[in-house]
Amino acid sequence: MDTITIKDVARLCGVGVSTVSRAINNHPDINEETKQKVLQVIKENHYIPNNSARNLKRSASKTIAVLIKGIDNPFFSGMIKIFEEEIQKKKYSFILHRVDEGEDEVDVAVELVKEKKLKGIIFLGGYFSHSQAKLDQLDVPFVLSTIAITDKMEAGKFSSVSVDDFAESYKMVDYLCSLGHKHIGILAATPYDESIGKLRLEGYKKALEDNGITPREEWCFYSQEDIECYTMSNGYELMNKVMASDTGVTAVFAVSDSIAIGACKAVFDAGKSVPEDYCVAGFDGLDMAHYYNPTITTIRQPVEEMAHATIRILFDIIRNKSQNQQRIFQAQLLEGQSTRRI
Amino acid sequence: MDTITIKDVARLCGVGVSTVSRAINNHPDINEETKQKVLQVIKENHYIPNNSARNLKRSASKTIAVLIKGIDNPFFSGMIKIFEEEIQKKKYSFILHRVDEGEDEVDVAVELVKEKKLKGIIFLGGYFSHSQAKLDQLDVPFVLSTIAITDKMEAGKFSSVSVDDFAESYKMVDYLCSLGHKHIGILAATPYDESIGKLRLEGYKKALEDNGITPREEWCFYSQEDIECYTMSNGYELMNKVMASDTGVTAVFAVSDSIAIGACKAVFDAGKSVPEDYCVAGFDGLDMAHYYNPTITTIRQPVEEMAHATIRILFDIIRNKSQNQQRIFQAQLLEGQSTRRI
DNA sequence: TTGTATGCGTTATCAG
DNA sequence: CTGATAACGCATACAA
Repeated sequence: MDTITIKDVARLCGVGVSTVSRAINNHPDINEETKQKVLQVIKENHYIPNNSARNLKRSASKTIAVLIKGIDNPFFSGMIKIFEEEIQKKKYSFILHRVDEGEDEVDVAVELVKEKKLKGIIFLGGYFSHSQAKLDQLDVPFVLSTIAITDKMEAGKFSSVSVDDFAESYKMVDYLCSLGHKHIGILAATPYDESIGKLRLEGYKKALEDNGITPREEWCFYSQEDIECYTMSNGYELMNKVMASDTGVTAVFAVSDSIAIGACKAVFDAGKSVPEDYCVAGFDGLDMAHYYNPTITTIRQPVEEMAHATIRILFDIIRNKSQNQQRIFQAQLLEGQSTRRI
Repeated sequence: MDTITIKDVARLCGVGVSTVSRAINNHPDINEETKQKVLQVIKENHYIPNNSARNLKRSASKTIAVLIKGIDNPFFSGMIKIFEEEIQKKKYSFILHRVDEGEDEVDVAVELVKEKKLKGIIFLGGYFSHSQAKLDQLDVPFVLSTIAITDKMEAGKFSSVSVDDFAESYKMVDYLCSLGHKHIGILAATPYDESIGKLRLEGYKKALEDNGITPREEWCFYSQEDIECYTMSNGYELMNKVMASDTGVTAVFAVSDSIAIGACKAVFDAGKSVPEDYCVAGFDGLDMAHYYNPTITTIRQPVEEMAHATIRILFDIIRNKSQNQQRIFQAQLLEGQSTRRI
């Protein structure tokens, strides 16, 4: 009584299990009348097919999984919505699977492929640094979306959609220079970061150099290793260090909008103002940056386009219409009220 | 070659499948030596057990699922982290499952219970309005966490953790009254909301009445039905309507912090200021409210405590240590800079 | 300590 | 159109 199976339904209907199965799965070769009867019985008894059994038996399913590290990143929510829409539009189903900070995303993916007979995978966010051997375990198409890619990986062996973190950082810092700032700090990730944090830091340094400014280590305010880096509270702490220092920075480039917002708050709490006392720039283009007061000058990643491109590439590969491709998107510098000319 | 199964491993090792199974599942009755050998072969060949088959075979598993509606709600992220920690601490595993806006969470739950042989479920957020009959389909312990409960459901038949949305709203609006405001608007959910939106609206009205103010329909700024309600952009729109009206409101109570922030922004963009021209109060106690400029006066739900309580109740039921319980938490009014005495 | 055989709930392949 | 029946990959009772 507890758990009702397809056999029970069959018995209740006085038909064979295969007939029930046909009814469930909308097979054409079944009498409409018997089908309705079966469906009726199913409804009455709240029969629910066991997915494990289905997945086990099925050789393939039309489902795409999105694996995401750090599910609470507001940056992703817009993309996820688009993924969902697009995937549904293609008559595929969609699984969102969160991968823990400590987990290996590829392992999780391989497992999921087996369990759910996936058709494709989207890796969203985080860092990605896997050997080719590891990646080869994945025998389904996948694309890395908004993920920093290390040079460990061979181009052509995978697909990706991203912005050029180095170039976009450069763009922002170059802009700050163009506003007349000579002492520009950076609210950075940890010194050991090997991912976007590093790329954004390097873009910052290069932009300074190209503007005839020698980057100084004292301008680099790094996050501690033991805390979450891309948070408002971290931005708050870092900016307090900036203000406590005598580095004379007039502008700071925060490597994310959350950090930038925390930084602004620190300035206000110190009784100073943005952009008069300190200019603050962010990165990502979150809604929040736009609604903050002052609006945050930031680099807006074209999340919608990137999400669409991710899907397009994935399905192109699934349908064998194309090889792997790496798409780099152009981001946009949004001038907000948090920066000014000096 | 493509997909390697337990049989392949067995053959490769020259042992039986049950031995391999024992090695995988850490059974005691296996020779340490053979176990190591098997594990070795498994590693070399990247064998990964098929979860569908395992779930199908297993009669029970130690796993808890958290079903969440609207996964991008920043309000939840802190709770999820705690769920994860606590569940791991109990040696259970943890599945986070997003349920689509259109889906029926109970159906999803029932399906998941069968598929994964769940031990318990946490429903997080959203509205909850299911008949007892529906709930009876769920034969595992569950608790509704931060969910508005309708009176359709019989107390004692389920567990829940929440705040009293009515009372807390009342608290906030009463506070606004105490600051001397006589014309207080509300940025509300849709007029048809039957959930927290309604409760918060009612708390608002009651507080006005108790302060000798007759609620006016023109003070109620409702969200449109076709847009997401608890967003900054909605708050922005609603506040613009407030300012365009000649209702003379001096303070608005936004039914969420996101709405409140959008509202503040609208005020700024209109060249006015908060709290001088308009006072704005929120609800939820997001980090964001604290980092905003000005800080938002809000009702802070004790999310950490609530998350812990959720877990405790769930496990108490699982372990038969207690019956269903409904816990109502006290929230805290945080006075920010977005409100003032007039 | 180990291997064999059975069944978990489905779907797919066959004959009817 | 329908109904047996054989897999799917694994865990386990039972036999060895």
